[in-house]
Parts: sequence; structure tokens; C-alpha cells
Amino acid sequence: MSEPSRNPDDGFVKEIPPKAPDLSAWYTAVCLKAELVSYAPVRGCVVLRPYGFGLWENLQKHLDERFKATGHENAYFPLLIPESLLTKEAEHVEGFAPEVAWVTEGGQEKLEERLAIRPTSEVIIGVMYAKWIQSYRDLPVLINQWANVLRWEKATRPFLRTMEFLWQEGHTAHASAKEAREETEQMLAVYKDFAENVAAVPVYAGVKSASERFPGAVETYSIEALMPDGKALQSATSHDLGQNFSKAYDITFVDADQQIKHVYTTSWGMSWRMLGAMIMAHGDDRGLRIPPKMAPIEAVFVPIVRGENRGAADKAHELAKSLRAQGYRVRVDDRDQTPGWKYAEWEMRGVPLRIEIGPRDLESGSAMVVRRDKQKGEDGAKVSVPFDELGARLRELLDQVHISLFEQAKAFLESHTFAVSDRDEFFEKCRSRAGMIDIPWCGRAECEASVKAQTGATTRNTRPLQKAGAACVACGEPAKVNAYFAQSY
RNA sequence: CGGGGCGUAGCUCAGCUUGGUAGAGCGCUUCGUUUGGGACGAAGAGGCCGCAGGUUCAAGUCCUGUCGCCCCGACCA
Repeated sequence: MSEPSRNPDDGFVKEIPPKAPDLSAWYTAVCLKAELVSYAPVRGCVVLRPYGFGLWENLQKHLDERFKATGHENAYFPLLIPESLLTKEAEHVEGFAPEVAWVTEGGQEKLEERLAIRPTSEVIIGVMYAKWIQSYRDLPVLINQWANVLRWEKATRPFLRTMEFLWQEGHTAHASAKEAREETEQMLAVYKDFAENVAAVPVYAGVKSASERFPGAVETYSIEALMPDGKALQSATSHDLGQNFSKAYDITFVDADQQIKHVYTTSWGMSWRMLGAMIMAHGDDRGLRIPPKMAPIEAVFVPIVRGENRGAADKAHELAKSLRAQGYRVRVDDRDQTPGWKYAEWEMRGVPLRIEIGPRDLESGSAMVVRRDKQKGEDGAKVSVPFDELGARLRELLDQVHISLFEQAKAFLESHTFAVSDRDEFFEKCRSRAGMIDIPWCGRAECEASVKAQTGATTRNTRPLQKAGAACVACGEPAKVNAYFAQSY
């Protein structure tokens, strides 16, 4: 973390280091300074502070309404999983074993059977589904849970990698493979929609390679965002689990043809890591730039008072009250600080709009509205809005901020996506973290491992082959799909 | 789990080489003046120097152990 220091050249006290060249230092500083998180006195865990929790609540709100719209219900399952249950699906256990934490004692007594703290909930939910599902008439089961999970990570960073993290995990059961596959793809589309239309983070959606697949899944899909340092960030996954879990946990039903069959299950999750993607994608040297739909505070009033004359502050409170009644999330900052200090503070914390009201504005009956997505002095960064038009104009401006942030991030993604056909160029771009490197790929695990060993890059996800008959750019074998390669978080 | 760094005031750190009264800036409290891009003055509060042993007349400083944190890799959402 950098020390706040006075810089006489620009009159600002720098609270965070510049975003480039050390994205990592910028990221950690901004998460702490903007009061999203605090480190907790527990290794690898963070406290989500009110402002950070506000981000999480908005993520929940928008995702949850999409889940409901696609027919899902929320439920809650236990945190602890008996060891004997966990070990039934072989690949799943193997995949998660290194990072499971165990409860071995209760009170003073050693437990006869260890209890795992859930690293994910396929197991406990599968066991319950086995009890609940009898008939094809009980299907599909479409349940989501908002929960915390724990994975014993070696190294941690706010949002991107913490031992305990918040997420949602959807778990569904279906009568047919086709229906399960459609569910998996539908939820992938929901995630892409959320990422782009709420968090304003453009992503590539596609299929994971075998080596990147979720332990126990038949097929894993993901959305992948690109960070400013050229590394990719997996932002959500959706898994078609086939009958792997239903066979391990004996989830059966009697079908219309009177045959006993195993159900097909899916699971899909997005975690608070998405917040990390959003922070890195949009932030700048002044700090956070939060997309309006995710912003705990959409607009902050900064009244400029003169001596004993509190007129500006009174007006700000009056307008804020009216805006709240119209559904806006606004705050009035009438703390005893200079306006300049407040401007810098709220810019650092990423509030999309700032509304300045001073003596001049009181006279003219209008306020200055300043957009966080634009740079100082940029065209349209600052507009004067009559008090009685604020309610209508704020909605427009917030929409514009969203679009502008999304377009900026999209332009970055597109300018850092390279369709490459030359092998040397492919390796060079992978090594230098140029961005998303798009190639026709053979799909072989050996090929992927070889690229990883030589460059650090892996496939992020794949899509159908774009040009029939193409050869794998990495190894020359016949290509089967198009794949994005990148180094990843 | 490998490689590197760091634990001293709320924060960022100096002090350790060469042992001898616990320091700075920022922040915080009070009062006053201020407020259109990170204001100014005055007065204050605030420390088991990560923890445990050891050496010494004396340890923030030297020795041993231990715990924790950060960064870079490998692994994961």
C-alpha cells in the first residue's frame, strides 16, 4: 500500500499508486482505501465492509431476479458435509481434496466422523435430491443457494482468491440429458448478460477444455474477462454434470415409461470474484469506477457552504430526499471537509455521478453533475442540470455512464484479442500476456500442457471451429475447435 | 507448497550496523478561521517496538524459537 503524500504539482494527495505498471499494487490499495474490504485477523479471509457489501447486494439483486425469471427458487443447505458422503464421486473428491478444511472436534469430544466445511455443495444437495425426487413429475428441480464456501488456498487476494468466499450455486436436476444441457447453456447466457449489462464487463462465453473442467463434470462452460495486465479472469462457470453425481448419490426417478432412471444434474456459480473483475476492468488512476447498476451510491451530493450559510447543504438534502423517493441511491456529503477533498474521495470510491451545489448554483436553480467515467475536462464530463430536472436527467446520465464504461472495456478486449495463425507469434503473444489469443486448436491435453509449460498460458474457453480444415496453431495437428489462450488469474 | 520481503502509534514508515529517556508525517480529539479540486493556526490524546525464551547492569536494537502478514510463482471461483 502506498503512503498518502502531498504532491504540490497537482494539489492532490495520492492515496493509491497508478494502475499501471503494477496492477496488483493498485488493486489491493484501491480495495482497501475505498473501504470495500479489510483484512481480517484470520489468514486468507477478508471482512466485506458496508461499501463492499453494497456491491455484493447489487450483484445479488440483479442475478437473483434473472434466476427467478428463469424459473429458479432459492434454498439453503448445511455448511458441513460428512466425510463418508463427500467421498462418493471419485473425480470430485480428488479435485477438491487438497483444499478441504475439516471439523474434527465438537466441544471437548473428538468426532467419530470428520465433517468437511463445504468447498462447494454438489454433494450435500445431491443427497437431498435423492430423497426428494421420486417421479418424472418431480422434475425438473431448479434450486439456487446464496452461500459461503471455504477452500484452503495457499495465497489470497481480496475477491480474486480468498479462503472463504461468497457466491451463489445453482443446482438442478432433469429427466433428460438434452434438458440438462439446455439448462447449463441457459445459465451461461444469464451470466454473460449479467456481466455485460450490469457489471459492464465484456466477456467471452464458451466451453472449457478437459483439463480445465470442473471435477466430476461432463462439460464445463465459462465466461472469461480480460484484465488490463493481459491476464484472463474466469468470472463464472456452468457445469453439465450428466449422470455422474446422480449415479454416485443414487438420485433416481421413475419415468413415464415406468423405468427407473438416474437424473441429469447441472451446477453453476458466480462468486464475489466477479467484483474483482469489475474493479480491475473499470478502475483508473483516481480509483474505482463502479458501473451504475452495481454502485451502492449512484450519485453523491457535495454542497459547497459559505460560512454560516447552510443553504447549499439544505438544498442538497431536500433534493436527495426527492430523488430517494424516485428510487435513486444517493448520499449527501455534508461532512466538514473541503469540496476538493470530497471530490477526490468519492472519485476514489467510484461513485458514478457527483452533484455539486454551491452559492452560484443556488442562484441559477441548477446543479453541476459530474460523470466519473470521463476524465477531467473531457467533453460532457460536467453538465448543468436544473433542480427540477434532476430526477429525469440522472437516469439518462447513469445509463450513459454504464454504456461508456462498457464500451471502454469492450474496446480494450477487442484490441487485445488476436486471431493468430503463426506458431511463433502465438507463443510470443502467450508469453507476453498480450491478451486473448484466438487460434484453431486440436483440443488435445498434451498440446495444452506443452503450451502452458512454455508460456504460462492455458485455454480459457473454446467455441466451434471457425474455419473448416484448419490446423492447430500450437502443434500442427488437425484443429477441432477455436480456443482463446491466455495467462489467467 | 517453492522464491522474496515485512511485523515499532489508527495508517505509512524511521530508529537496529555500533544496546543506554520511544520518533516523524499523515490521521484522530478540542477551539477558532475556512470551504467551487485533497485548507490553516493553536492546544491535545495516542506505544507490553508481533509473541516466547535467552545474553546483559541495561534489549525496539544482539541470539534462538515461534506466530502472522504482503508480493511473485504453482493451484483454484
